[in-house]
Amino acid sequence: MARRSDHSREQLYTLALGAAERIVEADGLHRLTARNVADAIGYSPGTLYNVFENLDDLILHLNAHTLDLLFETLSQAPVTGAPDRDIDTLLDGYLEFLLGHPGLWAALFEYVRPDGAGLPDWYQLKIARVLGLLEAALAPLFGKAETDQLTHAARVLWAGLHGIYALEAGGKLDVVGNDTFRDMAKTLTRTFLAGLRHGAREAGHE
Amino acid sequence: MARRSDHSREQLYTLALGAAERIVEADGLHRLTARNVADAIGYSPGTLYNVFENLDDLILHLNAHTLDLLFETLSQAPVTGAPDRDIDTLLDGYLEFLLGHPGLWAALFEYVRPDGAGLPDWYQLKIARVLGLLEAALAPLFGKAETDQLTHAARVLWAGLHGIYALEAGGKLDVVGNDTFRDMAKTLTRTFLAGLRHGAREAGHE
DNA sequence: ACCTGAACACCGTTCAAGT
DNA sequence: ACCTGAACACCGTTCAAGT
Repeated sequence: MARRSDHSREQLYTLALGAAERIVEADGLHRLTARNVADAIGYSPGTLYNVFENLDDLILHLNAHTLDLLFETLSQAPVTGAPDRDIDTLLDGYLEFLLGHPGLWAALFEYVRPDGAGLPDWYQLKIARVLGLLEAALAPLFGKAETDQLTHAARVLWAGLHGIYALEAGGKLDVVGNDTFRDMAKTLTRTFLAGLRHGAREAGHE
Repeated sequence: MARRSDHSREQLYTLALGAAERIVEADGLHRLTARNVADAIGYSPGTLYNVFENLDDLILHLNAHTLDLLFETLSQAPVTGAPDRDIDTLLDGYLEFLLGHPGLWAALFEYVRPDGAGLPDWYQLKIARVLGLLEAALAPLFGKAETDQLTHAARVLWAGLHGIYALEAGGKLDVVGNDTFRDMAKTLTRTFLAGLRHGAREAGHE
């Protein structure tokens, strides 16, 4: 039997991602299976393969959506031109988002691409968009001709924050207390900013 | 049929970990299956469950072994008392180790504990041992009464380095060039050290 | 006591068959 | 054209049966 067409392709896409989001947030990425998602939306597993290439593709779109949500949240923060203030604002938004969607956030980084397949361009753009916010906040610390150093610094800070989250969330630092992630993130940003101001960049100048 | 006893329990443990190491290094953690390991050592899957609690337990022991190897490598580096020099030495050793064992290193962080199960104490100790080397290198920057700030700083730096590796290895930064990981790691350590020296720690003083 | 291998309850993915 | 559900080739884990 077949041919229900209760939903359009777009509706199926939205339904599936919504169900995936709920499963990941409730039980983690390892419970996200094709059969689970199909069950949740009342279709057979095979139907998912009409909408997504495979399960990896579904996860990629789920993660892309998470990046969109983060960008929307962070882009509402005002930019004052004072790096310490602006970075602090971004950091607060980042922390709030990630603590509010722990499952989705974990999935974003837990997911490993099959083989050595890189991430597609449309996905890389979503990352670049978030990094752009960091760059805007750090920009006053750099000269106009130092855009390379600026993007470099933004990436290092972004990666560093992710590292703290990853180790903390994975219990891979024998950490006591609940606000340690926040503390470490603050230490990283504050120390990194102080370092950017003082002497660490001489090598970058001409 | 049964009762071969070709190997002792200890020999089985070593054989299994060795096979696991080869599989992970060659094909990645996702190819590490009980049947794969069993095949490689010429036993049935069931036998593994005499030696390890389950596959998670096997991976945990594999990762513990990786941490041991890293500690052995890094602890041979001389400590001069000059933080910039010593951190640089450690960083070089870290980079060399990780580029020499990319599969094992990826497995160390890719592996996510089931449920919210924390890591056992004997494993945490292996992490602490590595962190201790970082602390020793950073120690001259801190006063004798600032051991809390010292361990905090060492953890932040360790986590930050991991973040850079994780994003780079996962292709999650649209990075060009081959030595970018090294560049970013150098930027992080240099900037972080400069920040520790200048002003960023006022809040930590009494 | 140790090991086997069949069995159970799952996977991702494909595809002939149906409407 | 779209969807199904059975099928294929896998999983982790258990455990009665054998020596």
